[in-house]
Amino acid sequence: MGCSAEDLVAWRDFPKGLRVLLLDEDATSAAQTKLKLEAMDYIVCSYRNENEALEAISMKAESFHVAIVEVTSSNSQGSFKFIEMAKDLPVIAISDVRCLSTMMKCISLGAAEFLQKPLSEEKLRNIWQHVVHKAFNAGGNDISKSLEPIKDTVVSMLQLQSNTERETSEKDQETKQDSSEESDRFQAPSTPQLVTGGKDDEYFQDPVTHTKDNLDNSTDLIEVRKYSHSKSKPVDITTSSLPNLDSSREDEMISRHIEEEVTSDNGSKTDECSSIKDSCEPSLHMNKGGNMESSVEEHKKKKSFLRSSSTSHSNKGDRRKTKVDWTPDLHRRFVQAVEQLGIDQAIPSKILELMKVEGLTRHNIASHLQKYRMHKRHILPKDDARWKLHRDSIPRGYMQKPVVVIPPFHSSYGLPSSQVYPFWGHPNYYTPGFPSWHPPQGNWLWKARPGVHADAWGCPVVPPYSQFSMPPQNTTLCNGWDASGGRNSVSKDSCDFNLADEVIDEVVKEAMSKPWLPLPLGLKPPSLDSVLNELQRQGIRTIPPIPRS
DNA sequence: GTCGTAATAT
DNA sequence: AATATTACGA
Repeated sequence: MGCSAEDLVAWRDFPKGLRVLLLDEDATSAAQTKLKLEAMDYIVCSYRNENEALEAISMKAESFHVAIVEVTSSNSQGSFKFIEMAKDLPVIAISDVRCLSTMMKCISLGAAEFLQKPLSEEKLRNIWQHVVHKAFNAGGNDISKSLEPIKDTVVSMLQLQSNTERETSEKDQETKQDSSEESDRFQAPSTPQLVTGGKDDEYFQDPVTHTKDNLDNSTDLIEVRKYSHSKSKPVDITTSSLPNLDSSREDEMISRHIEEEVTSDNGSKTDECSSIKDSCEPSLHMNKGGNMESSVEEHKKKKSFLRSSSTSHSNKGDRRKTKVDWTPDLHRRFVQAVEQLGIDQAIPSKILELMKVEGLTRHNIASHLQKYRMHKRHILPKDDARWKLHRDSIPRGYMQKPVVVIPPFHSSYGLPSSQVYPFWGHPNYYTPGFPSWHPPQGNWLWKARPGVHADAWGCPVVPPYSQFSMPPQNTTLCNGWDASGGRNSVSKDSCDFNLADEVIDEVVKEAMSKPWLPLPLGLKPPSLDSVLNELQRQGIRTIPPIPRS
């Protein structure tokens, strides 16, 4: 039980999936904002002018929960117009402009908030509050359709919360003891950053991470979900509010502080440099502040790997069970690490290091790895043996050859390449933005997250038209698990490490020099991810359609 | 101690 | 359903 309460929650991952209308004339800044929003699993539709945007909300009012409008000196009229017209939606103005009267204008026209750029993650993350606010304070009018579910959700959550509290007090002590080991760990006050604070396994230091995009070692990375039983391990989820608590603790906020948060929070003084910057930086008027954001942006990426709904910071007392949300991004990192290490060295501890994701534990990885391997095994029975085979008998360093696969037969036999890589012909169908080592804009989240066609494992799903032409046993192709070897070239990605290197090279060479031929047995076409990854690595961001033959 | 696996718990 | 946890052998 306990699930009954959960069932009440209509929108379980709220505010994930929040639909955001973005109005921004400037393509670059729009793209930046969009990426940031999408990093939070918000769904973004962007428009370049107010008329399009207005049309959009009039046509399908229920498609949006909140609107974000970029206000610049040049387009302010349009922005104002939109703000004024879009009464049904909470509208948030964002701007580089630091001009009190502009702000006032926006607010007086009905904007819920005026956010100064650069936008920190927190600023954006919290926009849902306006949605909730609107949903509950629609000024007498009927709230718009899109906000109804929000209202329901909030109500459910509040209800759930109160249930939780009740149960908590009941079971409290009994369970405090049950996991003695655990309580030891979690109570350790000295673990400043990790949710689960175990020193034995967890990964703290990570000098690399810190040098690179540091700034935030203390922020939460892991999504903490409440298990039904976690109610019994209370430890002051609520009292734990820390001095420097940022307001991203959605769990609590939603359940407890809605009113206060909504009214007080706004940009929610993040501990981030952004707000400081904001206040220090003398007004650079009208300056689409693209670049300055990038550093901030940079260091934020990490944070969004693991959804951080709550539990920011140490949370000494927080013993709520943590569950890692293996988002496609996170999984991608995982896979990348695994492939980089190679089968033989892909062990939890090393993967953990490579992934450089704070808050992840070896256990998390081990668990995921277990699943990952099972998945692979299932899909590639022939590969099976390899995982077990002489893992230790192979000298470290041999590997290199990343995962590969020998499908029962080559899936693409006789098929034109456009069918092997269906998406190539349909660039619009699936357009992942990719992580890369030199992200063009410091951004690299999956653009298409919400719309990605993927199975539960993040496996890209082939578009229908190619599916019918491929035998169902061909699972290899839609296997996202081996995908995105990042740094590996396509060719490397596609060879079997069991074969002699020379043979491999030869075969690969052959295959590459004659792309029109079916791949030799033993080679599988590169995975979608690795191909896209590689393309992007080479600076190719958009994939031109392939002329069908 | 880690790692891999299976079973089991949440 | 997805993760975590646990137990056990290597």
